[in-house]
Amino acid sequence: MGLIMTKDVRKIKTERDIQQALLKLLESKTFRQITVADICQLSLTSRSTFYAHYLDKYDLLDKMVDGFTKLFASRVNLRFNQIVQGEINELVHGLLKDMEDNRRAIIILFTVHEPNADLEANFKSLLLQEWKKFIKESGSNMDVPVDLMASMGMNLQMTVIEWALSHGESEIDAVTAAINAIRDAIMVQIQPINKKSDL
Amino acid sequence: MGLIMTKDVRKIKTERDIQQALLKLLESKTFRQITVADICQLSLTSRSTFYAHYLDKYDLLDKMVDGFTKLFASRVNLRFNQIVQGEINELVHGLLKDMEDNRRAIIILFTVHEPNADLEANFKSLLLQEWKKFIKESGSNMDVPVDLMASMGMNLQMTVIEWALSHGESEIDAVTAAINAIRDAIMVQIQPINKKSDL
DNA sequence: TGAAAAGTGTCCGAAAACCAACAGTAGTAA
DNA sequence: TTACTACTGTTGGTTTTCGGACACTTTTCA
Repeated sequence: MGLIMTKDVRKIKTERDIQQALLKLLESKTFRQITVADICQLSLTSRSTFYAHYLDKYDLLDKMVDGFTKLFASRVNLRFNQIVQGEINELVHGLLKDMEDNRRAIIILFTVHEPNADLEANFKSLLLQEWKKFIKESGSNMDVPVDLMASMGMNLQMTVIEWALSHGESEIDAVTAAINAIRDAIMVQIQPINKKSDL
Repeated sequence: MGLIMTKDVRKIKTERDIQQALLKLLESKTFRQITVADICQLSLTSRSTFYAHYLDKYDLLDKMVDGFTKLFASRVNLRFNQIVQGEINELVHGLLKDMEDNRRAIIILFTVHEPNADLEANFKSLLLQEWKKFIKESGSNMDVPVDLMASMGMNLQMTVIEWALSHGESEIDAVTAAINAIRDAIMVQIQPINKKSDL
């Protein structure tokens, strides 16, 4: 297959326009209420072109969610280590850099929950996996269920991420202390018994 | 020829993209520094397509300036009467409504001064004409030159317009008094001698 | 000054997008 | 039920855009 499979610019533009249109429409309608015709009208593309790119509106949503999921997945490990080590500033900074131009898109897609296209659920699932792995590796003699603590950690991290995406980097200082306090509380539960006595 | 000569959507999109690209580039470069290649790169259009729409970058600028000039010209008379009668709020409100989506574009184009494409100069010229006509019609026995007073009036009005375009409607109240005071001072000079005694 | 680099404007075959029309499928209201 | 309206996917002929090459001019800088 082609090593360099460059897409025609027209395809890129068309897909960009269609995706932007969907996001725009999601600001005022639910995904179910949006029709292919709506998307085409707003993006100034013909319906035949739409169907040349996507099977239907669900396929469009799938591909968008997949794209952001892959982008996030490629860095979960890094982001995870950052929250575990209390590097909240680095976490937020790196996250916002990765998502730079896509913040708005991700925030909007977080509100859509379709069976096979749920960005928020995908993010949570990826994080949960990391937390489970981490807990199993580090904590040997745990007195609380792994699933519970993984869920706690995941939700803390997810909250930080969603807050960062909608508020940006400027207000970070105001919340790092609170986040770290909660993080510590979670970490104590996860550490093996013998390490607890260190505190 | 076709009575209804509807343009292909692709043409509309291409021209929109090219024009947006030029405006964007004007935020960081002068018009002279901008190349056709720059515009094409930013707008994701091929150079051959650019030349299918415009003769060169000057033609592009001309067409944009012409468009806004025509839009403004279709209302000068109305806007003129508004300032003469001291209806500053109506002037600003109507102006902003007409220019709604084009404020940014107009503000940017006001900074470009090319021999055959100077939006600011066009606006001024249209206003000056109105003021001259007005003064000649109303004032019979003037003791100051028509050109001077027309220029004064035009500059006052132009200042209001530029201020409104960049500041919007919200801050209007803070300046109407000042504008009206200056307007009155100009109007007094324009009125025939016998009317001056009314004050 | 002279050679390299960057920009201009034009051309053409191939690819993509357009439009309009089509049959088919809900959902809705008389 | 029927008839109406709105939306879905698909098709084929037409128009536009693309990409890359071309000859040419202008700018850069060693």
